[in-house]
Amino acid sequence: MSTQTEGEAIEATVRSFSVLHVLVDAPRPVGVTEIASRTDVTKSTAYKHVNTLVSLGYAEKVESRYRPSIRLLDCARRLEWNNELIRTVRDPVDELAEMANEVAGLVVERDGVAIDVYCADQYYSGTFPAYNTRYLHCSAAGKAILAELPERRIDSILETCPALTDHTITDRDELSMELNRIRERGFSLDRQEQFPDVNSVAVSLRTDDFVSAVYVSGQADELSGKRFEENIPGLLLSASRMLTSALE
Amino acid sequence: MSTQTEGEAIEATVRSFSVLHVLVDAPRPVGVTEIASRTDVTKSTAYKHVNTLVSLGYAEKVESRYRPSIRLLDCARRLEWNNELIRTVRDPVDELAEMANEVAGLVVERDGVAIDVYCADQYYSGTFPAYNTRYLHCSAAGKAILAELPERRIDSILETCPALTDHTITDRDELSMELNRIRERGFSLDRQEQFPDVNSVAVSLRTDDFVSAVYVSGQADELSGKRFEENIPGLLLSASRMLTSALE
DNA sequence: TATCAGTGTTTCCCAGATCGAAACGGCAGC
DNA sequence: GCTGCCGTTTCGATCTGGGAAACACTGATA
Repeated sequence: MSTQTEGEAIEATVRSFSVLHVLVDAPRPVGVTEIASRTDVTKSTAYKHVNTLVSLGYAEKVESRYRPSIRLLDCARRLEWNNELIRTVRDPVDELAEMANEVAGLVVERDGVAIDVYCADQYYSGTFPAYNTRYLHCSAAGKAILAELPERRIDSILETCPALTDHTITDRDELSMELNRIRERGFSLDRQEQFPDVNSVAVSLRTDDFVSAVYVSGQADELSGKRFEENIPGLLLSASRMLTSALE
Repeated sequence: MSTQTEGEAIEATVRSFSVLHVLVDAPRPVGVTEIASRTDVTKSTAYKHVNTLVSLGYAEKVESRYRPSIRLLDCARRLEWNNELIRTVRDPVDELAEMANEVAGLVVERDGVAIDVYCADQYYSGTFPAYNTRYLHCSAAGKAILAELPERRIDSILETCPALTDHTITDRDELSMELNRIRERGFSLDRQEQFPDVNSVAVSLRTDDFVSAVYVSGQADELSGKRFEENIPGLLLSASRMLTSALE
């Protein structure tokens, strides 16, 4: 979980959020001991933090274990509705997903990873994990974004390039060539570089304040051939034009 | 924002979350002074807390003002995908929305308000605020849930019954009669009690661990007559049976 | 049934993090 | 240039949050 410890952050808050992250990422309720070991504090400290989260309504206690509360969703959804970016992007991305008959989304770069601003998952096939951290070096959307960034930022982001599959590009030079290809043809392809059996296509958006990208993801056997390399990229390019003008 | 200050919560954490709430609910970036006044701390304290949120990635600084970051969404979405309840409920609620051709959702009660576990808003007309706090006394889903709770809890929840529209029921006795009607016929109607020109229908779900309700909401002129009082309730009743068995 | 190893919970005290007051610097508008 | 308001920074006293260790409970084991 990337966290720049710039200046002096309030430590108690940082710890509380670490605890929250543990709860959110755990598939089932977790106990105090596990929280403590994952966040590198003592049991008693973990106990106080998780109980603070409970009293705030962000966690729930169930049989002496703890899990995140959907109150967090409530908070996020209010943000969603107040956020102009998301509201602008929703309909065009939904449309894109429908035309492509696949999962489609729009991501922005934050702290060296790609975050979904919105993801239309009506056509989600359930075979790959959605809403995971998307590294920039091994996803179509990530590479499309990298291709827009200055070399210096690319280097600092790419200090680590974990290989998530056999196809992940981990060599810096090879990645540079890939980024050049992307810049030339205007779109980016991910051939099972992030998840096995999942391909993606993406196009970056250049707007004034930030870099973003639209993508389409699907199972590798369905998203292949001409559809993968021409039709879907075509859909994305026209979607990106529409989105770029909508975001002005 | 309801917050039980039970036991001893870590104050720094509580303050940080207050700041986050201010950011989330503000329609535009807010300054330190405003944050301070809304959270009842000094400027310097507010400054440190909001900067901690920035360093954690949950807030962004834009021209010396602060706004929440979509990183919060990322967190919430991971929760969404890890949460069994939401995963179970998604498809049936989507189906319900499609059959009703209206917004449909499922809420649970937390701290005396109804929170959306999932809301299928493909048919959202944009005329009423979505994802707002739903008071239990003036929404179809809220009343359906109230009708399931013991009298004591009802009383404590209903200490305040703000009138959101002219049609809001604010009298405790009248509400008791309304709850009896709901228990008899098995579903709950909201005739513009929460938002002007918005009607809703809801049915409660009885599962072992918690009380929840499914609802359908739409514009009052469209959601009316036999459709409002018979067809949609019929859809909801069958959806509730399906959901109840799916949640076992 | 007794033992034990593993939980979650509570208590306690002190180091040091957090808070607030006040000073600083920058900006906008009379 | 003056004034008022804002975000930022400094700094010291206070009191909170952290950790060690004891406690309570649970379930497994023999």
